[in-house]
Amino acid sequence: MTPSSASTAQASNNDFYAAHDKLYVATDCIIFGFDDGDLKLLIFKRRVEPDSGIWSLIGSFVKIDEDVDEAARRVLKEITGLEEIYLEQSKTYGKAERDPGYRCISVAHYALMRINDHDRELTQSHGAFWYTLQELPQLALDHQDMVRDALDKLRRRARYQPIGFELLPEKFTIPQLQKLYESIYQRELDPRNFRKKVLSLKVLVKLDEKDKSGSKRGAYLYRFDSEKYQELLESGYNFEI
Amino acid sequence: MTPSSASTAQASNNDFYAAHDKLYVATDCIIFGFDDGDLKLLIFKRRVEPDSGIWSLIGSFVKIDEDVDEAARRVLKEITGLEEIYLEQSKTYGKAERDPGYRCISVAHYALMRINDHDRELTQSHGAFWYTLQELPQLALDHQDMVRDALDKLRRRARYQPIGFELLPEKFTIPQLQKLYESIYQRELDPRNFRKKVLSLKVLVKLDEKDKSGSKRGAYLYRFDSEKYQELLESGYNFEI
DNA sequence: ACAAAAGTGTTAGTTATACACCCATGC
DNA sequence: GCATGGGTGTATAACTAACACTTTTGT
Repeated sequence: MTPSSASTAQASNNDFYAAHDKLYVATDCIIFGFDDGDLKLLIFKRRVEPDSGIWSLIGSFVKIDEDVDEAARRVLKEITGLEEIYLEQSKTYGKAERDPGYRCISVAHYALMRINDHDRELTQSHGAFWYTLQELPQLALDHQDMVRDALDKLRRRARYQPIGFELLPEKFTIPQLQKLYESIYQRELDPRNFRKKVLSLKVLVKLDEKDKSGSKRGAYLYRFDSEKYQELLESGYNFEI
Repeated sequence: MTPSSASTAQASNNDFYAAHDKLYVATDCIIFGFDDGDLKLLIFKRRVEPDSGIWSLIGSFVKIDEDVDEAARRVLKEITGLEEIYLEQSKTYGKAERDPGYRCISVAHYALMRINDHDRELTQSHGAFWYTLQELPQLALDHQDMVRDALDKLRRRARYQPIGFELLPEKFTIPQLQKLYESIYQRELDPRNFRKKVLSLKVLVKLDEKDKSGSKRGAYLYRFDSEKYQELLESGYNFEI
């Protein structure tokens, strides 16, 4: 915080804090996954009022002694069993009336995960399911806005930082990578130009292995070389897709 | 919020809220201005503990019935007397230990203003002063991080949205606009290429007036045509500098 | 043999960069 | 008349976008 409002600056320090309001602070997670050629969101059926029974994002209150991003990681672990998930703060939703139950602000975070990695039974036991953006049902409260804003941020960021790889398995083919970007940006890309571009970035390592799940002929697998990426960054390189 | 943590979802609704913690929520403003060819920040000397006497950003606690961005606008009005200021949310700072005085999270906002517009006496009566980024003293708490992050966001946004004009007077010259971008990006730009680029965007209107403050010859004044900009946006145009 | 996806190169258009001189004016 | 900043054009390089056919293999 910054207890520095000019109008209260003269108050003694104890009064200064005591004279102010405390609010509930929550975090909600927009969890993106990629599977079957589609970008998906993990959502679940809300079990508390208001909007009980409505689909919603996964969230939790922030505890008094807990970092806000720690709260988001706690939620992610509870629902997916995973600890090492890519997590970014998205935006804070602070309208006084946003939650009719109580005054509560929410710091939204978006997470990127490999769908196969996580414990499907765990998510299902929480009533959580993966939905494509197209199939997404109406969501509780202002969660629709949260999804829209997070998607917007994901799109911007994916263009300049190699975060797409967080959504793919360690080993992936160029056509899979292309499908990922197509589903993030919801438009088709030219396979020749796409391949040329990503390979020109010099951060993909071609493996001696093929993935035959997508075609009879099979496609070569690649992996993202994060050491190489770090090196290049230090010598003033710009990732851009 | 989203009271949807799986572990607490079974509790009755009253218990559900009551069992959680409330926190102080503040907002801090990174106020950018442009004057004398330099990008500046409005900061002031803190008058409460912790860090009393240290330079800091301007902030305030969010009231229980107040939108978070409303709190930021309230602070801006108190300190500058202005109501119509460009304001964007920057980022939320939620480390448990960020303020040694009390558990408090802060939703930082950045504001862009025309320095001449505002009441200089009002800001001075609050002990607030404009500093260039180079001259900036050490700031209280995590305000240094807030400045760095806000500047980062400003840089990204200024490239793709015409927000630079919020920092200039209504009428400005091309060399002034160039100096603004140079001070945002901290690098020199070629005057011929710069002029070509901004004029090609088709959103500047040349006026029949010259500004002679910068040179004997004087430079033509322009204004930003926001109607034209809106029109162009709707026909799929991309502003980019 | 054929269907289905993987893989490959070239060209044209657009955009970015680099660069040097004349202009108008106040002193 | 000279110092100061304002204003203009061109050539090259880099990048983007459009586009069609051959390869491999399972059935």
